[in-house]
Amino acid sequence: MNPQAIKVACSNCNLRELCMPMGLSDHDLNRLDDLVAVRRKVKRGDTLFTNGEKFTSLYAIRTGFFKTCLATEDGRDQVTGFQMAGEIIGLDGIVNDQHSCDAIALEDAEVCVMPFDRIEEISREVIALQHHVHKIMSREIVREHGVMLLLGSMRAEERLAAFLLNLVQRLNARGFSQTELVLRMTREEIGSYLGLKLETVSRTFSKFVEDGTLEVKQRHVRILDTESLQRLVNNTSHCH
Amino acid sequence: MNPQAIKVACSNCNLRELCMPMGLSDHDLNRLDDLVAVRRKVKRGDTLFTNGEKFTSLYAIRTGFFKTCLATEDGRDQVTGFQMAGEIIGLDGIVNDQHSCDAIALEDAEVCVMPFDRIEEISREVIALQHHVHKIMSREIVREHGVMLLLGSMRAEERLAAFLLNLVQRLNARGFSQTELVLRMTREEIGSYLGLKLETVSRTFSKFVEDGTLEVKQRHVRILDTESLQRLVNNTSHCH
DNA sequence: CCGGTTTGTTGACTCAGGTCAAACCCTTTA
DNA sequence: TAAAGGGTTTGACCTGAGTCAACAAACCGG
Repeated sequence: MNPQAIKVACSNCNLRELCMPMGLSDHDLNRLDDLVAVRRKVKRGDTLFTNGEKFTSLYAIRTGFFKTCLATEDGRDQVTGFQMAGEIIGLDGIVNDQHSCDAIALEDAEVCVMPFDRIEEISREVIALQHHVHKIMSREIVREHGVMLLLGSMRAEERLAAFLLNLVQRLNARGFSQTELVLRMTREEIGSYLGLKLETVSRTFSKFVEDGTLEVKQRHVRILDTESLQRLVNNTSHCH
Repeated sequence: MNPQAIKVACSNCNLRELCMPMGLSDHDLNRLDDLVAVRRKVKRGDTLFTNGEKFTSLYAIRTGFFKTCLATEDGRDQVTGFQMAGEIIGLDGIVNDQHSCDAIALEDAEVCVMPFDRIEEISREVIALQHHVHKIMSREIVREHGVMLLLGSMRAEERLAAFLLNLVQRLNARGFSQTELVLRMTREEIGSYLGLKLETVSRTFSKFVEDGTLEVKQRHVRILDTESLQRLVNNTSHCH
């Protein structure tokens, strides 16, 4: 809704080690500079795209934080993921030429708009890009497998532990602390993602604080005992 | 392990309306005949590929029925999907050049082995194939969103209803009955997929029988009241 | 046809997480 | 400074699904 006519170039983007250009040679990288049509700013709370909207582009997140969620008419609501800088959003739209979920900014954000027909065009010529696109989609499939494992077989504590470890790991790859993070989402959104009610999320945070595993002040979380979270996820005590 | 040296051709495969060639023109279709290197038979209970195995190919299921599952060292186990004729399996392997789950035949099966480098090569030239590959991957992502919704927000009855409706719908697309099906998997496998214990699956089947929604004799299921299943999934009574 | 194994059903009991309700905290706006 | 309104925490209670156990039915190889 708010396209900015700035000239943008992947080749000197500070996210190029994480984002679309990852692993491309300098030569191929220059080809990518035609990829991003435009950048777009999205205010906190606004949607980048919504369920049913025509699919035209993938989006690379430059700054900010998104959630994607599935809302059915009958009132079910499921957060299917949280996305941060350098991640690609919109893959759900390819199959039916329309988006099948909503993407909502959890803080003011800016994305690079990459028209999908251009992606396809360039990736016919730049093998590394073709390969990269396939990997991005495959990565999303594998990520979702992990979420299915979480939702299908973990208890509340294990789910929250897995969630926090995943977040810090991704934040760490972006140069942030391994042990400290600010949650961009509400307890309810965490709960929706993890298949729990917000009260359970809150209680589980409290339990981790009691155990000395976390320090929590509102959305500010400090991990005191990563090992302990890891042990929960790896289910070391799964005995009998 | 058991490659058959039959000459195979997508262009006259009876699954071409469902499988890889879907929507391709006759001309493009001929290009696909180089795609399938070989066919491979997989006996019931055997694996098509396993977690950690090097990724080389995608597989199109010609006959038979598979499950894919994630098994972690610590004893967790999650069925991530059930696949039938015409469906493509192995997408999880692309991202890290190795498979990240096991694919196990639930009945004697035959698959078309499609070396992935050849898929990439041909799809650089055949735009319709490139597009189709993207759609297949996107479809898998969207399917998994649906499973996340199921696992994250449905109760046992709703999950089983959604599962059965999904199965008959896919079987129907292959020319089978809308109302009758033979389950290829155990209650435990259904439970794993749905995030339930096998006893709960069994009890829920029994409840549906009591309600007059289903007839169940072992793995043979007849749906007497599709509407009722639909209503459960659509959550018509989700009130307040 | 038999004995063993795998799969499925059912019952009794338990408990993790859901529900409902109250209170609190922090931010925003007037 | 106060009032309003999200968002969060905590308590008390409830329930749907898990657990454990016994048994029945189907399947399988010899």
